[in-house]
Amino acid sequence: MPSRDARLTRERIVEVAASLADDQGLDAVTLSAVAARLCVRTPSLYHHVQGLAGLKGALRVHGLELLSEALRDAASGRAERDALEAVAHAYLTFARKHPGLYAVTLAVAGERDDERAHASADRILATTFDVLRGYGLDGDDAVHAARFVRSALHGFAALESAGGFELPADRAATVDRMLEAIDRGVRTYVRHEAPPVRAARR
Amino acid sequence: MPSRDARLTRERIVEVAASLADDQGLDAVTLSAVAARLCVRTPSLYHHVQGLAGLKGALRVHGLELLSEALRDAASGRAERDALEAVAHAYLTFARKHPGLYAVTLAVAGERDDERAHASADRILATTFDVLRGYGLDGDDAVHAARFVRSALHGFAALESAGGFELPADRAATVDRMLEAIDRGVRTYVRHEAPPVRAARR
DNA sequence: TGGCGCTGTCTAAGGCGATTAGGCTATACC
DNA sequence: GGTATAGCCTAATCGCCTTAGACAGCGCCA
Repeated sequence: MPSRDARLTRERIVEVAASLADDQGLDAVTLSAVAARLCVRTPSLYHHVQGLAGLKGALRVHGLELLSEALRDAASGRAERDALEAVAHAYLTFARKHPGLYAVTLAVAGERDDERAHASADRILATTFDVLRGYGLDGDDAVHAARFVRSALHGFAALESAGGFELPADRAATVDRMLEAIDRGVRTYVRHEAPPVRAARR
Repeated sequence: MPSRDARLTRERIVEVAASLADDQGLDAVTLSAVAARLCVRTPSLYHHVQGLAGLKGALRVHGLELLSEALRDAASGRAERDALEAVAHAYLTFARKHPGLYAVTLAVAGERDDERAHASADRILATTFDVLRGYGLDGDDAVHAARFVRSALHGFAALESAGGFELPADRAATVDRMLEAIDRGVRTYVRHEAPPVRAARR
């Protein structure tokens, strides 16, 4: 839906790029395609965005801001399993509604890491730690637990998005039971003074 | 390391593409680059591979075969937590040693899904189910558990590869404790006749 | 033994996307 | 009213993918 009258803006460019990414995949985000949707010639974008890399970077920032806000909102006012479930559902919902934006969020942070991106990433981490604090976790325990939770959520989102999970089992049930398992798992992280002594295996 | 004398072969092409993917990332896998490494002109590749898409597909098959074999070897002769840990370590080791191959493994399966790819994917699933059977899981319970395990492993591998986990906490410890949590979590999947009755929350 | 065809490489050429250089217009400001 | 500047444009280059078609070496068959 190209609109030709409104002036070209960095915000409009990012917006178009985001919808393109979500509708047709991150690889469909091309300067040509974005320019076409804005009824503009490709080189015109260079006055607002630093090439394709710059656009992807802006997209990453945008995605991280949306995601971090969604997670913070989900966590606010809840605790423990309640908070865990709310955050997890918010996370998965975001990944489903914005597959392109979500994908670009994890793409390698370019050299010149935007500080806004860093701030959002920190906010996501902070929200995670808030939730884990409800479980009585802090310090290294919280870091390990956060990695575990994030791994499970990202893994699920990525596999689902990639078309894994072909077997005819209810995906919502998978999520419910995974959250049950994560909830229990996280509880085992509390006060784990020293890592369990297991002989280095391999 | 270009070698000019040996004849061009589909195998050699895939081999070069694989090392390129692992060394410089999946995006570095370009017909030009592969051809250059083989001291050959780009169009010559078309007699062995169906364009870039075909090469990526072949790469995917290759990766899936390596991964499925590694997992099967790791699982053989072990059971329960022992098997879980061996398979998990094999999975993460593969992802670390072959980041490009691992990444292409999850890329969207092209239209014409190669049956060799399907066979390998089935073998991975079978290995996973073998491990879970040691926990007394089958049917939907096993499917849900398999998705959980795979999500956690893939998520960890992907986040690690993307440069997440910046905090200075030992990653090996993260894996150990995650496996502990997964082990406990998986045990809760046994004989889960009906999903836990939880009011639809959101 | 000599020709024929197949296989596999090459050159030539077209297309698309990114990027840079530089021109042109309209608006805003003096 | 004149000028500077912002912002869009055209023109042109480069790299990569892809297709078409020329050409050479090899084996096979008569």
